[in-house]
Amino acid sequence: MKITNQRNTILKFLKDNQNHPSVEEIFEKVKRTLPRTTKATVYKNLKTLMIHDIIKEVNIKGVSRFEAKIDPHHHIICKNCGKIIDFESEELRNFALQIIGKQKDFTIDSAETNFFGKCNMCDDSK
Amino acid sequence: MKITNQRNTILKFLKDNQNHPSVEEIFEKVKRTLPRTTKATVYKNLKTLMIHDIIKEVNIKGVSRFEAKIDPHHHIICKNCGKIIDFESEELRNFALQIIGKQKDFTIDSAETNFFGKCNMCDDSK
DNA sequence: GTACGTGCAAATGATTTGCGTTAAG
DNA sequence: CTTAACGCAAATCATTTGCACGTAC
Repeated sequence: MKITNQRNTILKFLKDNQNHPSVEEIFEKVKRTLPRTTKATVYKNLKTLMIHDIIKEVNIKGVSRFEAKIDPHHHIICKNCGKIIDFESEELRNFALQIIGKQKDFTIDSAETNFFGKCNMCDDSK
Repeated sequence: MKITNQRNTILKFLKDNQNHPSVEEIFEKVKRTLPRTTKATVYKNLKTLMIHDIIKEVNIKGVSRFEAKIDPHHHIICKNCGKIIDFESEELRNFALQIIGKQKDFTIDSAETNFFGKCNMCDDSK
């Protein structure tokens, strides 16, 4: 895999942002430094980076969002606005894997928990 | 919300199938009994049923799939073919909610774990 | 120098919308 | 009767593709 400016910019952006940006947001960011960049290039790069297991896609409320692949972690998702933040807990992951144990139809190698609720911005009671 | 043949067929299909069918699969099923049905109708119904919290959408490898909303549960997903099966564990859910505790930026009300691996069909080592 | 990446435009595929007609309550 | 749902075609939106040209290595 070659290291190009476009590719580097995308990856750096994802590493600096725990925001799980959408394709649109990534595209806007890259264009700021490399104005001739097109969405097709962004899509191609995201795909390549995913194939090489460097980034990961998460789908929130029908929108594709991306994160630089760091240690396994969980997500807290706002059911209203789609905001998503990371939550680390190896303990939870181990508990999940232990509780599921051996499955006759599946060989399981990872577990991730999604927490759903409302962020403070969307929570009317606050 | 009116009860129509199309709507009923979709809902019954989802209740009878733990397969998490895609829009295409649901459409094919409905057409068998009600041949004039179009995809637009299927989409409209899926949206309506979701708004009324009767069904739920899950996105697997970029494909929208649907399930009749039953008790909260977890998913086991094949990273290769996208096959998905349900896994019940109130214990896991409670553990997750307990471990996350109070969050300053979020009011959390549910937790669901996704397990990833390979199903027997896709697992070469079997 | 060669293969991979980029930029562009066109193609595809999924989902939505508008609107006249039909059917549920 | 009245309003929501249906069926159809057209529109929109996200994502992919093909290809000529550029650039990393």
